[in-house]
Amino acid sequence: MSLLQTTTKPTRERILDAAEALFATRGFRGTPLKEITELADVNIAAVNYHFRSKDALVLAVYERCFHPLNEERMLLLNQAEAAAAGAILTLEQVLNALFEPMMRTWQTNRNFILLVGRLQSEPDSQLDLFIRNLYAAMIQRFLDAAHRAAPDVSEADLFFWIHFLFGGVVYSLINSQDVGKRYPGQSLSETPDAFLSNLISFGTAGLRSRSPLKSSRS
Amino acid sequence: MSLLQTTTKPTRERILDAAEALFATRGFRGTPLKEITELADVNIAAVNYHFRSKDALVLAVYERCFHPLNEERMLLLNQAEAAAAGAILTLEQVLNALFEPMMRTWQTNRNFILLVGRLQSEPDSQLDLFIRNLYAAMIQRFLDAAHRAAPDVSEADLFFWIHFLFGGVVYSLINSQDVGKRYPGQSLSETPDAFLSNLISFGTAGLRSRSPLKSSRS
DNA sequence: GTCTATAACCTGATAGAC
DNA sequence: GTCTATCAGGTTATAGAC
Repeated sequence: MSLLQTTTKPTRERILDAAEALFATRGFRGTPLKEITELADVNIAAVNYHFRSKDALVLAVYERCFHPLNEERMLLLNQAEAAAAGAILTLEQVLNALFEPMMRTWQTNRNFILLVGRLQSEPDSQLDLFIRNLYAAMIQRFLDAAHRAAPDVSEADLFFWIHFLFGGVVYSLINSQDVGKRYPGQSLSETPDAFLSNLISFGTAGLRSRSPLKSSRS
Repeated sequence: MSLLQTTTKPTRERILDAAEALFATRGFRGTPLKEITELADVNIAAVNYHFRSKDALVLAVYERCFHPLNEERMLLLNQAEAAAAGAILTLEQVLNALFEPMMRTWQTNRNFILLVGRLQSEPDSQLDLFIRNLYAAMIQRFLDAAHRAAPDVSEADLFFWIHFLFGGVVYSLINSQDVGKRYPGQSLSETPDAFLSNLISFGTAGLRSRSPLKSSRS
């Protein structure tokens, strides 16, 4: 085994892997610790040793999953701004930095999008607060960039708009297998690049059509 | 009590009311039967008598909630088509028939939208299949109308588009209290009429901007 | 139809040996 | 760090009296 990737991962990571997959497909309350430890091939007491409780494990799974994604989004936005050398980004560029990492992640790990869906389906005040904090800085960063790109739109409308698009993307990806079954080979979710470019033109055109913009100054 | 509305509802309905509220705020697995029967002020054994099991109760709650809504959507579409007297409906009219009943329901009962969110939780379950059947006829009906309204767009794209908008609406409504807290009085969710008209212009403009339409004939 | 009592089961957590 | 054994609590479902 030595240097090959068949080297056994540490217990803690194996638990996280198993929990991520099971939480995604069955939900938190729907998956007993027993199943997690069986899938991870570790002893049932290991969860309580490495994490403190099941709730803490849930938080750890989300943190491992979402923190890098948000970092990547902000990195992309920083890079775009640096490349623009002081010029204001377009709405298209802002949306790209927001959703490109998401679509890229989607190609290799479909669990994470199901975990997002779980946030809607299993409200847990502690988890909810945790996620909110995890997202706060990123959301504010993109809100500011979007506001510079579209100064005529109120921040409230931009906030709403970003969340609307986010909800649409999540829902579409979660239910993408339905589209795929119904229209084989024609699902946008199967071609992430096309999905992203459609999303960006869809989202920007939609925002520009809204009444607050119609009655904009200048 | 006699004729007043304080007349006690039948046990079966009281259970459905309590279950709807608790499922919405806590999820299925998150709410024990005990809490439902306590809120409904009925004996715990009544659930098993009136419904057969907890799973059957879940289905009953969804059926009572979504069936009338879908009927109303189709009724509105029928009426619009009748009023058009053979002419083809616009995309705007189709979207209005689809989302107007939803926004109207939202004003009086906010539980139902949370119940939609809960559906993301158990993808493979009996509930998922049940809901799919409940929606199938309605979705096909609107898909046909949308295809007549926008013959240049493929059915696969229209299917995707409708679901994307649906996801955006659900997400926005579920998280509407966030927008409300952050921007008091400015949340579109607080004014359902504005929400609906914005949604319709947003959705149609977005669809018309998409690449398949850009390269449309005529 | 409604209630009490209880069965049968599963859950997360921990103590303590190795 | 890992395991076995077990606890304490909560869950759905049902049998049987009223």
